Amino acid sequence: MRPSSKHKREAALKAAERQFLATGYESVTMESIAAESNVAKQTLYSYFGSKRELFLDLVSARTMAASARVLTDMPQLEDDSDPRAVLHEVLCAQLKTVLSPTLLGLRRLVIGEFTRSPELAAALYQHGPSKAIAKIATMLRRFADLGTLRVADAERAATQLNWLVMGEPLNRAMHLGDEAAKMSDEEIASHVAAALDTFLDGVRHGGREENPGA
Amino acid sequence: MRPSSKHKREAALKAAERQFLATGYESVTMESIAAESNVAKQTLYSYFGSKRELFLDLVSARTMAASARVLTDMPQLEDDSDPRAVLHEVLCAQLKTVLSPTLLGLRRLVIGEFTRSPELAAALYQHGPSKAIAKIATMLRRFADLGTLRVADAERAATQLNWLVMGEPLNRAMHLGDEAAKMSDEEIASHVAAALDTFLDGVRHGGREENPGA
DNA sequence: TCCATTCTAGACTCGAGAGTCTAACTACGT
DNA sequence: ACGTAGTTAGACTCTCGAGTCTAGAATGGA
Repeated sequence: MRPSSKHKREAALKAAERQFLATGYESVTMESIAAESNVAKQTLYSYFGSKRELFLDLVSARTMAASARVLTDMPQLEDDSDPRAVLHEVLCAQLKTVLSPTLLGLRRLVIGEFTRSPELAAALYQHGPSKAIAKIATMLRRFADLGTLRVADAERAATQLNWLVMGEPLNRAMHLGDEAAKMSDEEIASHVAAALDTFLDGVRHGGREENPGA
Repeated sequence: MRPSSKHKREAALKAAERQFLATGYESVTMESIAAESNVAKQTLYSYFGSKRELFLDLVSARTMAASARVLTDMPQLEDDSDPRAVLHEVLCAQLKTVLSPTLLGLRRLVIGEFTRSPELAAALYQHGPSKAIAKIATMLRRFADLGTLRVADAERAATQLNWLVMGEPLNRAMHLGDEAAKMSDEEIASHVAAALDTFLDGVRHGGREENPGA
């Protein structure tokens, strides 16, 4: 029964994902995963060996998948590219990814399991924030080379910009729930725009706020 | 035995705190709390009723305590107060508080328990980030009134500044552990200084980076 | 068709931990 | 000193879930 095995395995992982993300590691039982996925408990054990291994497999897989979504396509920067416009587009996409229920659940999960499996949290950090920041840093370096921006330390600036954008929505989501943190495309766009106003111009000179001439 | 009861209760809470923060809700047992605190299991039940109640009591108490540490003493702002200096001092203090192992553990705990007790996470959010941001917002409004800074939306600006400062260290701590996130007073000071450089001047004009004249 | 592999239901063992009970002990107020 | 309320050790019950076992059913390849 080779062909069906693939499907079984998928079904098991899908059910496990839903349950782990929804209610955390401890409250999920192998019985409930078996029930939801229509895979016999015994088969789960033959696939994954133990509950812990199933969990680790799953989280690693999802972490990698999330990583892939962020890293895709670095936009090519021309000499006349507008830093604001380019950064805006990239940051909106990243914020949208970060706020997906799957990633938010994954984050809560690995943070909650930190004492048991610190590797998981570290992996999510490497494949999430780290990569996102690296991507921004590369872009900032390009803009600095082109003379469009003045950036002495691209890594640091990218880190700042990243958290300027992600900090509030992400922590809001962690503490208040996915629903409370849901943002429409328009909200995301204006949130990112506000962050870029501050990042590019700061508040000492007023920047491009609601009241430009004040 | 009234007088000793207070001490017993304290001891129980102290042991419970240490264990919960170190290893999470599930892996702590009433037995282990009893053992560490030298309080009989039966006495724990007479004090708190159940493991869950003990946990909720504890987390609520610690959340309030943390809240108190942030809210203290709003510095009085004179007409000639330097925004950078004032903000620097306040933000350093806040960052230091946020990075204390107790608060980091508490954060992991309530995020991990989010699906079981969302009120806890919400409470920590209200008493932590929310209050810190409100305090900064008040200060920014004052500076705006004094004409020292141009801030159209103080709430938003305060939120941005908060996460510009806290975002990276906090998320680093969540994912890589207390040790990895430990910062000396000097590191905190220069981290905050860099954030203020960006916040006040932005990167379009270069700000006060390592290489001011570049 | 027949065989081997894989999957299945469900009964089972086993350990762990929450919460209870009992009977004795201790500290304190009077 | 005495009595009472609070405390204690530790045995006990109960529930629950991880992981195993068995005997049989489905499946696909030859």
